Amino acid sequence: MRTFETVLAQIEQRIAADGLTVGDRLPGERQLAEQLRVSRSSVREALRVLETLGVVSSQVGRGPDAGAVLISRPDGTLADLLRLNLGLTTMSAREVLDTRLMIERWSAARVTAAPAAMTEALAAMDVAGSPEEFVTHDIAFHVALTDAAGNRLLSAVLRALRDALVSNAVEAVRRLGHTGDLQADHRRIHTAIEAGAAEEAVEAVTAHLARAYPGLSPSHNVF
Amino acid sequence: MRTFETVLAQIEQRIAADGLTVGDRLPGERQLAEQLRVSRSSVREALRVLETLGVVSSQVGRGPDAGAVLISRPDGTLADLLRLNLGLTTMSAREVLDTRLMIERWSAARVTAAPAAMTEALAAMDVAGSPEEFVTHDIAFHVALTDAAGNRLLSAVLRALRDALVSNAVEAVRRLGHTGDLQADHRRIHTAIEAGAAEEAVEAVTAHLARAYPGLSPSHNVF
DNA sequence: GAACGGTGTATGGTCTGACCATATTTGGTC
DNA sequence: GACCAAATATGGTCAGACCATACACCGTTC
Repeated sequence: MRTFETVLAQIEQRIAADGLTVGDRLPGERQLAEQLRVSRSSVREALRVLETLGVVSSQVGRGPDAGAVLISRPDGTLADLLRLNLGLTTMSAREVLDTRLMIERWSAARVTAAPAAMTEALAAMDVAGSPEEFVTHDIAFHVALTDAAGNRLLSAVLRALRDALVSNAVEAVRRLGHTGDLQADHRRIHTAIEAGAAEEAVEAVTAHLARAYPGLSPSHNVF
Repeated sequence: MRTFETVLAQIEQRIAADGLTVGDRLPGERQLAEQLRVSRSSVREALRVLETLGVVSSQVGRGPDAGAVLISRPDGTLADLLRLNLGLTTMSAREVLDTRLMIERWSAARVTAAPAAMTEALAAMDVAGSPEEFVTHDIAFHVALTDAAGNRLLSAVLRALRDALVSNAVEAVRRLGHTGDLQADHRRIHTAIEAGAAEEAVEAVTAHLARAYPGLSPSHNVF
């Protein structure tokens, strides 16, 4: 784990332990670095992440408002989702699968023409020279499908799950021993969408995810 | 504007200008710093932001996969992405409603006993002395339902939408002029869940959200 | 020629120490 | 008491160094 990630965790814990609320101020960068026994660079990288997550806002100067000010409690916000990009949260395969089924079935039912990114990813998987390369385009394929459905929030959620998608895809390729079945699934999804066959597209997505998450597949109908 | 922010803008422009796609690699930190005439620290802070946004992933080592690898095109500008992550103010009612329907219908279909928090919220709404108080417990009711379904990721998404839920609920109460219809919906949902009537619970949730988001309600079936 | 193994090297990760810009605090002056 | 200037604390930035890692390269061996 990189240093700034441990700093992130410590700051988070500190916020919870000290009961800091919106408007409160974090210790200065130098003080934080000394307390956590890390360099100021690492503290700054952590603060940049927190800033990106909308948790703190940095102010220069000297007054009581200077420093990293808490502008949002780190719990219960989109921060939870974005933190997934950094691998700070562990999600079960069950949770990831259910969420993917929900988002990707919904997307497949609504997208009526395959976006260019999806078609390109399909072709790239055909000529992938390694499992890693295949998986990269695999994820791109699914993200492109979701993006095409036009709900930015759902797209953001799927992107936030990227690490979980990658590790599962790598595991699936290793287990299957080849990528043929997965690619056949992709082609079926692509064809159905191009044909405007919503119901078939949804079924294809469902079958594909069932193959990618064996042992977990349930009926996913919500009436 | 801070240096790392200009670096962000330059990287964003470079991705667009060079037509970089998923899997492509950005120049190394040292090279980037030299090209942009900034320190490596500033480049690193920018990369940390991009990583948090899920745009790049850093890999150590020496191979062609080392360095900052593009894992997602920043569709739209980075500023848009940041805004999306911070405020959700750009989120349309349509996107929020679709996401809520997805999550809450799914939850309603799976929860077979109303959790205490849900029952308490229902009672609290009955005795609420102001629209604000009503809305607070209203949100708690929906969050409790989702929490009971046991998928932390979906719970996080709904919580992330909290601000949007509040503003919509306030608007709904103002428009209706009373809270009776909304509360009747809540009671119907609660009763169905207590009775283990999954199908009825899903239908009740759907009807409730249709009332809360008038003019937007579609059929939401995904086969 | 192919397979193996050690070394070189480029990369991200981290640290140190310094200086700058800014804004408040402090304290002296009128 | 009001005002102004110096001291100071803070974030922002930079330069340079070293480490760990993982591929690239090249010689050795079979």
